[in-house]
Amino acid sequence: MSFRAPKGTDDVLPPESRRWRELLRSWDLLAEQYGYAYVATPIFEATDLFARGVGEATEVVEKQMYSFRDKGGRHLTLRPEVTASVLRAYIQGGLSGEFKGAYSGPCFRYERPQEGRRRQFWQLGVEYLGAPDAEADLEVIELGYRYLLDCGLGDVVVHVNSIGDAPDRVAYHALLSGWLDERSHLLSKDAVRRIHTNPLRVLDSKADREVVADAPVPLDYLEGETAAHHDQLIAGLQERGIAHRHAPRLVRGLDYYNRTVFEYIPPSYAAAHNAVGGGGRYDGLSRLLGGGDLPGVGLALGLDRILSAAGQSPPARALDVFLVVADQERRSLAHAFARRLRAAGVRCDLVAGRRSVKAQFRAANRRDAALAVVIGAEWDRGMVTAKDLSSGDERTIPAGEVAAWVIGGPEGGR
RNA sequence: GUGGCCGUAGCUCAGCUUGGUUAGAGCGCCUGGUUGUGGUCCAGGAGGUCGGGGGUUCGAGUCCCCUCGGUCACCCCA
Repeated sequence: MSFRAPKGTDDVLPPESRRWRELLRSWDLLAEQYGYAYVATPIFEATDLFARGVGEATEVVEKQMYSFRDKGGRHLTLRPEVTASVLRAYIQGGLSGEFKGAYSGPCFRYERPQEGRRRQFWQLGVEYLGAPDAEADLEVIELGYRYLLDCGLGDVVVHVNSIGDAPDRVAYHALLSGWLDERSHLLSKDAVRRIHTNPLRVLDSKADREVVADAPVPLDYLEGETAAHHDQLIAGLQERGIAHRHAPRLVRGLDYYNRTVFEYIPPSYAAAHNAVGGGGRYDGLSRLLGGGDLPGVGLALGLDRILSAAGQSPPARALDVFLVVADQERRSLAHAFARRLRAAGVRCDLVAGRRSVKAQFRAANRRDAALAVVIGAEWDRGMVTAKDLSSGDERTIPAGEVAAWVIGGPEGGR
């Protein structure tokens, strides 16, 4: 074996690739229904964008970025997430006011791969910019929730929390740091290191779960308006029938969040990293990146995780028609017929080169075609023989009726 | 970055404990049985430097060391 895909990367091959495409398509559709416009940003950006946006002290920036210098000496990084890029694009493009953007594409993090954690992974996301209201948070959460339900994750629960605003946090951080300091002898090495750089992160560390179980929690220190925002959010979730749970120690690892943070947890997904998506509000990010004041909320979903949590749904047929060429002198005829069917919207294929009829039927079966259509002597009378590959039902019909049969079933041509 | 488990055919694995001549199975693939019929059945066939390197030995898939890869968990995130 000479070449393998790089560590932590996957090929998406049929038949799984069909489901993959379906999920991407329904994501595009759903985002459009909610009024989000498609956004594409570069897959690499200035390293500083992520260092500033995501946060210097985060795990992602500290040790998970694919960074390199290009031939011009620029410091670039394969995007580990896309929110910072969308903000950057908004600012750079001189956009103003409300903006709703949706994206999908690969992201990259250098980590030890395991179930649900790959070095290249596919994120679907939306960013709702310019909307400070809790209603925007709700819309974003609802959109992701709807999508996951559509994907077949019927039992997802949205874990929600509020980590407060910057002003609340100054006071709360001091309080939390102090509380943690007193117990530093009980904490893991990583936790101790974070007491002063990023104390919030300690709250959702698995290693320190027992110690931190009765630590002061951000929610108890919210100021009036921030608390109201959160109350409105919870009431809205209730009203919209979104299964949710309050998660007081949920904080998330990206520094730009404030107020609302959330994760989608499907209980059926047994992997260690059991969130299939998450997000939150990031009202301060725009300023951090050199833009004006601009509130925002967003979410990101892990396509690969959704796929493994949802399992494979019964796949639809891959092809409508597979042409079987009985007489080799009719090959070019068959190709012309294939072109006609395709133009009529029929998914149609045939083998390249001369193969026995038997081999062509085997191919039809393997390619998961619904119908095998034989091009042979009957073609001279304008007829073809069509065989339904699941029932074995076979009949000779006018060539012109094949497309109608595919679309309307055996009687569709009548 | 830390730790556990695993590397034999395209895939899933047996063989390794107790070293012995030509390395096996199932599935998949190709061909034929049916010179125009698949999916079932039968027959045949192709496909392996036993992950790589070194060592021990008369002899290594099997024992030892190193290395690379895979996987799971920690950590962290989608």
